[in-house]
Amino acid sequence: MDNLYIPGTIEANWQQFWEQNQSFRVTEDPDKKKYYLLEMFPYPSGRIHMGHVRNYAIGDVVARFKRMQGFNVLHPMGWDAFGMPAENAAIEHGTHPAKWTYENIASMRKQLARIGLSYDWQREFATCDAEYYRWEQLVFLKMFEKGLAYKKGSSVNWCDDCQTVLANEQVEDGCCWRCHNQVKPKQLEQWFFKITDYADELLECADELKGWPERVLAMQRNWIGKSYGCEIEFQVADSAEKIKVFTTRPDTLYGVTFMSLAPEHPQVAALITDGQRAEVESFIAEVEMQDKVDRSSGELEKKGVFTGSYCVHPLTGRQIPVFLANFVLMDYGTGAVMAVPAHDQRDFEFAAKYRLPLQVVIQPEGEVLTAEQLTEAFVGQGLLVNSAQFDGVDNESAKEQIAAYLDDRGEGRKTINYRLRDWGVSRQRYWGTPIPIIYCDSCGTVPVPEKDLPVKLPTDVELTGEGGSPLARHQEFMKVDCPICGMPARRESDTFDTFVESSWYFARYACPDYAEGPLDKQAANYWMPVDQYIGGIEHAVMHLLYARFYTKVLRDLGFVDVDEPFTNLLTQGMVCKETQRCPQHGWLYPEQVVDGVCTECGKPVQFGRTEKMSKSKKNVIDPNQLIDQYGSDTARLFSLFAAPPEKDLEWNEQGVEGCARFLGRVWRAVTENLGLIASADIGQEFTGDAAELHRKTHQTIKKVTEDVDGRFHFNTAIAAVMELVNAIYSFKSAAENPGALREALEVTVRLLNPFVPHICEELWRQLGHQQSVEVAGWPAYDESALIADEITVVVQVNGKVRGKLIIAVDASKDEIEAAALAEPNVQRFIEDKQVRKVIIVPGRLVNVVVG
RNA sequence: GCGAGAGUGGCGGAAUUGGUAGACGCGCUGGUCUUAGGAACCAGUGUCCUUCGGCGUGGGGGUUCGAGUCCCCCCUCUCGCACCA
Repeated sequence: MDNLYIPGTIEANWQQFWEQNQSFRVTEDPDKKKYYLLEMFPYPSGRIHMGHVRNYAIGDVVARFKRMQGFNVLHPMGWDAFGMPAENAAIEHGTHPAKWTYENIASMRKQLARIGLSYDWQREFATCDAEYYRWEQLVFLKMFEKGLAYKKGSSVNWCDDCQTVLANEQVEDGCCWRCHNQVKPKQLEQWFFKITDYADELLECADELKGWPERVLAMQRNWIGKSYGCEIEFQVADSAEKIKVFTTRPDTLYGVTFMSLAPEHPQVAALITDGQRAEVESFIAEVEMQDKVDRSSGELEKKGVFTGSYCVHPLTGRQIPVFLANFVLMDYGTGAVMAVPAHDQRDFEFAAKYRLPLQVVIQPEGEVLTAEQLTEAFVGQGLLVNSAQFDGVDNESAKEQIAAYLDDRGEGRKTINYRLRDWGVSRQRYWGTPIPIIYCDSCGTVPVPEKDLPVKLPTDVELTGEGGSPLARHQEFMKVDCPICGMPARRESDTFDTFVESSWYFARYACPDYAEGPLDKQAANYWMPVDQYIGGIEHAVMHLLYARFYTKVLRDLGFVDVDEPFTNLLTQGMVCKETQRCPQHGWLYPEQVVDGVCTECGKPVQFGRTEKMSKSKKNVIDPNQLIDQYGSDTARLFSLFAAPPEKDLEWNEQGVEGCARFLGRVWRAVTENLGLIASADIGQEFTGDAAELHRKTHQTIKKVTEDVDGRFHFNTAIAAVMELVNAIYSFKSAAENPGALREALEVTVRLLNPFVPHICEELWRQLGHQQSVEVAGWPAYDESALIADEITVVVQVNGKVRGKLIIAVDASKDEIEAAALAEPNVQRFIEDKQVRKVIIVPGRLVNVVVG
């Protein structure tokens, strides 16, 4: 009993072995089938949390499994290294963002190594490496050339105190998150990527992404928000102005009784009449003060103001009043809406408030609707009324007919509208990729020549969090000669949104050291697309949509030949834990609770809901402590066994112990039988319980292979191996049949290797093998070994189980039926009743129908 | 409101095409071995009834020899989007 399972030593030894042998290094090999497996790369915050452990454990199972199956597996790791936390740390602690980031990377790399993940570390890079972002700058220049990157004025969240733009996430209740000053909208020149050019392709390709979860695709479709409709022009009365509206309901055109414009609409100034000026201006000021979030909440009371102007209905010639309304959004459609209060709930509410008339133009078949009887807008299908020559037409056909009619008259046309906006990539931040643009007073906006790339981030900056962008205040960085005329000019001081870096890192892993361009086309085409991408659902829209867009851009610029970056996507659930709260001391860490009472004050603890692990709720498990206590194999096993990957995982200490116990069982099953199986030969005929174990072994190979391969049913795969181990423990004739035992043990080790690689490498060597268990490969099952001589067949009477038969596997239907009817308990239920039918499902059951 | 998904023992979760509901694990109960064990091993564990058996997958209907699984209606929960014209 001197061969104890001590995870710490074993795991350290094998991690060292893998590192020394560069076991997971890969190169392009045209003769081998490639498999590219990628987990979303981490932000180097400095600490690994359980979410990382789960994410990477899931990925590592697939990587090791595919490798054992003989694939050439690319499994890289790197760092999403630009971003705000590094800058905040610099502001708070005076550490330079680069130092902070690279130190965090070093520490996290060590933490990851303890989990035993099979990465090709040769390909590691951080997005803040100049050798990475220089190629991003190059791609930007190409995009600029093609008009895919452009600059325009746009409204942003601005804090006067901090002199900076804030991301939407940094605005709390309409105030700056740092100084609590009220945030104002501000017009700023910003760089944009023309993602809208790709809206249709992004939408169409989404239908082809069979390997993506439906809900992610649904979220992306929703985000792109394609809607078919009609653009209609309304002439302003007594003016040269025309107001353009977008509507999905041209069928309701005859029901228009007023117009609603967004308060920011550019034509507003021209529409205000002198009598209304004071009222309108105070309304606009009021709306401006309102938080953007509030304004689009739907809860907000609908408010508006009459501009004093009227416009002319294009078909009836009636004059209709033009209003400004707080619920009309400038950044959707044209920022102007034709209001049909009888058939749109928002317009209905607005009309009720300002006593505007309703005109019914659609009626459900066989009913008569009047404006007076409506208590809400009628939004259903029906036939047109009060619509001139279109009366009686069903409203769906009327959409087409009225659009065509408008088109003929030159007053409107069918059009398609998207919710998707171009991607604003400018950030007034230091810790990001500098945008390679130079502004010259005589030459204008000049791209940095390719030979001058990279535009490096200066390292000697002072970060105070105040006074605007640190780059803008850095004289040496800003001063530059115009590449065209040579006169003094200045650099763009904004940096890219960090989502730009994460939009192509996966392709760069194919050729991380390539020095001639962003991508070595041959390598990129060999590895891309990513066969399996794994990450959190929180990236369903932003990152995953940007990455799809950017890949198409890279394709159109000739850098790679793929249309889509990720063939299959797995969105893993969160790691959750019960929260614990002391009435006196608030949230408590697990170690602050003993026997259900607070260790501080002895008061009973209130147990809260299970929630995502977070520092603020103190319901966290530190992966390092967990690995110290149980080893990383146990940590991996539990995070894979306790729930399917897509579901949230509830952390539970007893479950972890169960997993540790199982690994102990596996360890002993192998080490305690080494003498017995030392000279055993696997390839022999088995009888009795040896045949049963042999069958169970092969059934388990089949089950685990099917569960892991593409289905990610790791929990049931592990359960199947547990059953096999249970069968090994129940195996009685090991002394007479050591071959069956040896086979079962070796298969157990090989099947478990992707999940718990350290213990498996160790046991594989103890079983007498000279090479890594990965070299041994994934076991194949013998089809003929799956079949038993005798099988159990359930006998039902009228669908209820009444007995079981053990019968030869090749028994004929007649034999099965005769045996079923002869079964004593079955006979009891048949008794005097008449047998009407006997249904036989081969290999499964017999149902005797009596009545 | 729209979209996606879920509801199964005390708990986490099984059940590829309709075919033994509750695999596997946790917990619990009893036992073996131990000076001892929160170790290891063995047995039991949906529920009701003493047995035969009845009842059981959110609720109600339906299809079927047979429904957790398919169809219709309803309830609850989670997530995403949301005044999108």
